[in-house]
Amino acid sequence: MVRLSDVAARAGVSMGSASRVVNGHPGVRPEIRERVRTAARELGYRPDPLAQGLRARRSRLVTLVVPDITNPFFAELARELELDCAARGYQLVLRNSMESPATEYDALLSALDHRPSGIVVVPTAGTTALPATGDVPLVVCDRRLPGGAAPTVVSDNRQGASAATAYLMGLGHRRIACLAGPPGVHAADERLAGYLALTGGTPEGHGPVVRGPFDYATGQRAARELLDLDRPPTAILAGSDQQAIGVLHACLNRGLRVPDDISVCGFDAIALSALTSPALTTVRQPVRRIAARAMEFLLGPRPPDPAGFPAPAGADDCAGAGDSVGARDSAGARGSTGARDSTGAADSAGASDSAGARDSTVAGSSTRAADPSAPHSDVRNAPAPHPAEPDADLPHPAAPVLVSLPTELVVRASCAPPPEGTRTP
Amino acid sequence: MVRLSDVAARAGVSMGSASRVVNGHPGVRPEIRERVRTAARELGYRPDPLAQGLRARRSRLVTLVVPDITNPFFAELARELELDCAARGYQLVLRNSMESPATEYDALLSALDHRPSGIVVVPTAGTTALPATGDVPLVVCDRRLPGGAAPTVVSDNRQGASAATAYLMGLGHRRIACLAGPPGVHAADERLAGYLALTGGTPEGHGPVVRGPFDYATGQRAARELLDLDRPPTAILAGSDQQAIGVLHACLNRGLRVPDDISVCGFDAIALSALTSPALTTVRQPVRRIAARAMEFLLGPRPPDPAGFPAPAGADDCAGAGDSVGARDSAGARGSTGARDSTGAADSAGASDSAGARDSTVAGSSTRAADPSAPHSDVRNAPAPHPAEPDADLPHPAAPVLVSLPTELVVRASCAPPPEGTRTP
DNA sequence: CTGAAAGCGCTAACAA
DNA sequence: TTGTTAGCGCTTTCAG
Repeated sequence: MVRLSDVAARAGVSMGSASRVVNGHPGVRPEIRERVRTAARELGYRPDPLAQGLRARRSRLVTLVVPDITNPFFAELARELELDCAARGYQLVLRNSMESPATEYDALLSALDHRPSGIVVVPTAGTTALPATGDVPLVVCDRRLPGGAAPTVVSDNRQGASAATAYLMGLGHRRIACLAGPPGVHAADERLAGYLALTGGTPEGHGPVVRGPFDYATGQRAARELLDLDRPPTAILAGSDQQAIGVLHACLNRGLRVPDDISVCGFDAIALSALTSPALTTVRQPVRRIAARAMEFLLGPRPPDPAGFPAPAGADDCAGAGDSVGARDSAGARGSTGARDSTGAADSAGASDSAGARDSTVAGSSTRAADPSAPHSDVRNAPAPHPAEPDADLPHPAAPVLVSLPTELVVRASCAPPPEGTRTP
Repeated sequence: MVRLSDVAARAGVSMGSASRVVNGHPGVRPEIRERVRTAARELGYRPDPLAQGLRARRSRLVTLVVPDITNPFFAELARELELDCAARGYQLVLRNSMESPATEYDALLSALDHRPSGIVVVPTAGTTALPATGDVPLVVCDRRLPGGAAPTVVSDNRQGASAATAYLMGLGHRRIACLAGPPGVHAADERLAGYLALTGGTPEGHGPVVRGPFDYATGQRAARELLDLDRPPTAILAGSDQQAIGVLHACLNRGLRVPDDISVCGFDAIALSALTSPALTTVRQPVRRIAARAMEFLLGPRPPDPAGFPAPAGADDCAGAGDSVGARDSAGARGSTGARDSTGAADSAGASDSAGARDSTVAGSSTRAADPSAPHSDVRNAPAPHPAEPDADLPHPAAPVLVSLPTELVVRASCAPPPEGTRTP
């Protein structure tokens, strides 16, 4: 193993200088800089993250806690987060809470032991509070905590469900059932709310509502239940694609044709949803952007790729252009104040949201300065971040950020107008 | 943050003693032991894994590199590995190679920087060699590397495919198509071999063979292709459940009934396979045991759960009792020699295999002593592992272990006898 | 602008 | 049996 001292020796300089060069600190004579770089290259020097971590009291780890990685939506989220981490030189630690608040809590605690650079958590249904993270930034994804106690990135579930409902109603459906996720899970509640918002005011009132876990089996069970009703619905709005696929199969098993006899709509737009038959009409969650936003929150804006690959165009979720948020956009208000890194983000409450963040690092917008030690960022022009304004030292003045990303209705083949004779009862 | 020195101070002992107690080293006066424990508890002491890692030149991390966590099979594998890690006090680092050998290589390199306790890798199709891991144990899972250059845990893909083929043939099928995974992926090749072994000798010869990625889309595409043949097959044996589901949908879309018109068989038994309609007949890979075996190889036998939960009965893959291996079982031959931890395992070549490993830690069977620093294992009776026999110092004398776990045919509803008139051409 | 030195928190020798 | 001490590899004052 080659240590920094080896590099320093070979370059004929002190460890201090070697370290400064390797970390791209300014104020090193170009000649020295060059010698160190050469030595490092020749020796194949790789800094030891453990030692760096011990010193910096921070490891280059980002911990993700999900209920169950086996859920395709979480798998996609994990993948995006991991890819983002990798691009930044971080590693993603994966933990499954198995929907158990206690397990989740333990996972968080032991994650904290490793002093990660950040934590992303998709809380269980039963989670009421998270352990104190000290100075480790944490962001809640996909679901929301009661009280919004932590910075959160979600998609606009209510809007998504409303869009789907509206679409179904536009098709002529009047008896739309809603299969919603488990009570207490914010995403589930929101989707239900989005559905109720449109159907509740209807002359017929809203259709039957069933709730249960976001899984396949629940979809099957619920569909059977719904189909056994006196006047079965002509459309079922599911709370997840997994549920929807369960519903689909249950309907098919009953000999119903989808969408001719009954329409089914999912939520999430997982990869599989495009490949069922019929392909599932569903609501796309912008997983990529959720992941990007979460990472951005934890680690600051993603540095431009060193090698200079001009961002592989073709992200699949660039549909909705601007993010929709229930708060003012305060992108500019941050950078210049050099907000300190603490669990809460920048300053006042509300969501900060710079649209099109993925395109590239927004020019003037400086970072959250969460972790100023970019890996090998020899290149970086790091202008020695100004120490934070004193006011940033307040004990996390309850400034929970909430970013709510717009979803997108993906119209495929599983929905159609209701069969004749069911339009009006 | 509370350090060991704090604990020591409070207990009125030296750091050395405190350390010894915390790490369960023998030879500490009970009274001291008690005082330290109390102090630690009262202070809520948690050792700093970074510092431990720096010292021990080993972090409590296990890195998993998979092609794509979005693949349900890998997600299941990841979950099992993670759960196992968690139970041992380790953390699982997740990396996606995206089927790119270069990405995989980088992932491995940066993983190595963190000095993980072990590495599990599911190699890409293009992987020919892995970087040297130094003294970090590495195990290949699910797929095999050409040349079997590394210790490997796989399921017996050939046997599984043969079982499925035999089943189909027994049903009366004579024109069985095989949709196999990508060439170069060992699991794919093996499954194909298992199929050919039975159909090749048949009077009709084997049916059409198509190859492609293990994904849904490939299933659809291939099915269409197969169905367009002059004499389409009466059964399709897919290389994965994802493919099979694609096949299923393609068939359904063509108006074919499954299994009445055509039979479809999958491979893997992912959760979803039970929930399609018809439910998929498939070959179960013992994911749990694969994961358990891999972890066991890396970290040694899993210590009995401290709290004493008597192992939540009901593992879903306890079907085949003994593992089938192409080598002698040398379980006893290991422990007593106190094999050193190096990339290669115990001693001579061949697979070592102690059946029923999950039941509990086999009594007398001592560990590989890979990482003698069990977490807080105050309890452990660690008999100061004898220094390895000198012969263990040989430069990894090409002793690749290969464990091949039996699969199990899961008969569900997607296969039936061929339609009348197709039995004999 | 560069070098020397002090630790980060912990464990393992080595002494006592 | 217990205490003392020397680092693990790195970054960062602090002098020069």
